[in-house]
Parts: sequence; C-alpha cells; structure tokens
Amino acid sequence: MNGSLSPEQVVSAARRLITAGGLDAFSMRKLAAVLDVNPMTIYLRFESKDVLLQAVAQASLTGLRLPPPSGSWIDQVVDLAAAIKDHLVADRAMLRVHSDPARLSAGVLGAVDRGLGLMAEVGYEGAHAVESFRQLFWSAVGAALVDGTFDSLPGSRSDLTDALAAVDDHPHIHDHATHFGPVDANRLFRSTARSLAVGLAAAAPMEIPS
Amino acid sequence: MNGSLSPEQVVSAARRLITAGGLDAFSMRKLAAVLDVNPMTIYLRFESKDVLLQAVAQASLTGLRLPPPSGSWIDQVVDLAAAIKDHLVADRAMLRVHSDPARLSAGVLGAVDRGLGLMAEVGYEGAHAVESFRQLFWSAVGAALVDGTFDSLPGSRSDLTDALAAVDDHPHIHDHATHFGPVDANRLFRSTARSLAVGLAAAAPMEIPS
DNA sequence: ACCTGAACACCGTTCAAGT
DNA sequence: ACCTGAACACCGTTCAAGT
Repeated sequence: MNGSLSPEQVVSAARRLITAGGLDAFSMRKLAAVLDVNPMTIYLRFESKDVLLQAVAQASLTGLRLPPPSGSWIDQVVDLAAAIKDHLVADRAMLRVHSDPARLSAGVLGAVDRGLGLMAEVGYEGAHAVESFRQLFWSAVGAALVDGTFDSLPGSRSDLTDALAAVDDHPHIHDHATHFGPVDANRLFRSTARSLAVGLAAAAPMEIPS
Repeated sequence: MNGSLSPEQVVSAARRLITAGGLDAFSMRKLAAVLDVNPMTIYLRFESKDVLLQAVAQASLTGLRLPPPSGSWIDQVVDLAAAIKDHLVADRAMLRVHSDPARLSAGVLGAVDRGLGLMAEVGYEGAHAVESFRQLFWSAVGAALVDGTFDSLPGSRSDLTDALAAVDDHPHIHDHATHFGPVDANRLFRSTARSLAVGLAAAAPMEIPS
C-alpha cells in the first residue's frame, strides 16, 4: 500500500460490507482487512468511523432514478413517493447514519424538483408547494425507515393473539381480529401515498388535471 | 447483592441510561455500574444485551395515553396519529431496537382500537378498516423514526444552497428556493396526517360525521 | 510524506471458581 | 442457588516509531 488507497475505494468497500453484513457488524478493522490495509491507513482518508459512514450514506443516495411520468396526477404523486421510498429502502442499512449529509445527490434533487412541479400543477404556490411536497417526501423517508420493522408492531397475527386476551376493553380490535393478516409493506405504502395524494388534491387551489 | 435485583429494576435503569445518554453510549458494563452490580449478574436476568433491549423497548411502549376525542372526524384522526407519533418520538432512542416486541402494550392496543373505531364511523368495514388504520399508524411510526433526521435531508437551507448550483436542471427548485425554511417536524406531521385523513375520508363509503 | 505496530480504553460474553 | 473475577475475542482511536 503506497498512496494507492483512494477515498472512493474505501467508501465502496464499506458500502459493500454494510449491504452484505449490516451496519452493526461493520467495523473499521474488518474494512481494513477487506482492503488489505492497516486499520490506521483508513484514518488517513477519513478522520473517524462517523465521517466515513456519512460519506457512505451520501454515496448511497446518488443513484435515485425516477420513473417516467404517466397516468393521472394522483398516479404520478404516488409513483414519485414510491420511487423515493424504494430507493431509500434499498440502502436502508445506511439510513440511520444520516446525521449530516448536507450535500444532496442529483437523484434526490430530481425527485424534489418533480414533486414541486406536481404541486404547482394543482395550484400550490410558494411555501404551500414546498409544504405539500414535504408531506410526501417525509412520508417516503418514514416508510423507508419503517420497512423491515413491519410485523413487529401492530398488524401481525401474533400481536392479535395477545390483543384478543384484552378484548373486553377493545371492541373494535375484537370485531376486526380476523382481518389482521401480515403487512405487505410495499402495498401499504402505495395506498398511504394515494390517500395522501387525494388529501393534497382536495385541498389544492385548482382542479386535478386529467 | 443477594437475590435483590429484579428484572424490572434492570429495565428501568437501562431506560434511564438510554434516555439520558442515547443507545450508542449504552453498555452492559455501565448499566452494571449504575446498578452497583457485577456485569455478569445482569446476565442472570437477561440472556443477552439484545433481549434486555427488547424488554426496554416494550416497557417504553406501555405509557401511551390518548387525548379525549374532540372536534371533527378529521380532527380526531389527526389527533390520534399525532398521539401515537409523539409517544414513539419520546422513546425514539429505543425505537430501532424493535425487532420482536411480539406483545403489545395496553396503550398501543387502545390506539389501535380507537383508530379502527374511527374508520368504522365512516363506513370502512373489515379488511378495509384495518387497511385504512394501518396507513395512519405506520405513517406515525415512520414520522417518529424520521423525527430528528429533519434538516439532514431536503428542506434545510444548507441543502438549497447546494441545489441552487444545479439550478439549470431543476426549474421548480429554483422557483421555490426561498420557501425552503427549516422543517418543523411536529407541524409537518400534523399536516401530513390531515392530508391522509382527508384522503381516507374521500374514499370512505359514508359521509364524514359532523 | 506516507504508512504502521503497539498500546489504550473500552466492548459483549463465557466459564470456572467462589460462597 | 446465586453471584463473581478473570479471561477471550473483539471494538475505535492515539501516538510514537519506522521507511
């Protein structure tokens, strides 16, 4: 190893390691082993594990691709939110890391621009357009963070088994017990985004374009 | 120390430690020091750090209190979502831990029951009621996870400074640049929940009750 | 200038030994 | 039966020393 270790090499090796083994199992020493380098050599490129992980998180945001616009206004809103969420989910292992990715990737900027455009189409202007798009954007981020947590909070069968024990206090749960199947994260997010889009459209100054 | 260390003591000390110092700084050895006990004694109560953290996460879900129902149907839906989210945010440091809290607290069950009831009020039945409530519930969980990440993804001023550099490709961002102030997480979530509620109401079989 | 080995102050957890 | 001390196999990071 002599001047041959670029920061990009470090980031991409770290990304591979995290995607393969998760964030918890990631360590500077393992990364050094994979790079066939002394652990301390990495510290010549990145001042700490934290700084390296931020670079990794930023790299993971760069590849967002938007689907071509098609369908009704509501369809387009839902598609956009889903694209954001899906991209974030793909790099979910790194999401927690985001404490300061000040610079945004071109992909994310494209999504922001598309979203603002959609809001403008139904008459949202200025701060209202920003506000409306933010609802969509942060819902997508939340869904991405939540993805994988599904089945560990209300909704899975095992939860309801317990709930039925407390059924005296919870008549509605009792009535709907048979309908609590497993959660399809993707389907659920799309229907949520659709409801959100309908709500945004209803409050918009203009009619929904056809 | 002789038979005097209850699992409850361990959980509540762990909770205090995590709330005060965050999950990253939490360790079994520090917990043992706070409890004035040998680190290994904790392992007689909980088989691993992971298992202990799950018990902590579950304990943190127990205290959810619902606000008294008031206002329009939409107001109530928004209030419910906000209550869930606020409670989760309060214990946000522990949220990541949830890999298997199979048993739900009474507080969460109450929220599920209230939500299903609200959906029934506008005519959602069976699986549709469950589906509609899930949109609300998981939005709240997502918002809770996201809370604190605000200002690190699109929306903060520093982001837009960068975005303006790429302005040729992003006309909508350019037009709205001055409206990207800091994000008020709480206000944003409430307006998101409101849009969601409007969307759910619009698709409901019945009229919104007054 | 660039890299490294040894060392420091931590981890979670195992296990043989103590009372 | 209940607890513990020493030990193992790890961490991130510092820093003096090597080339």
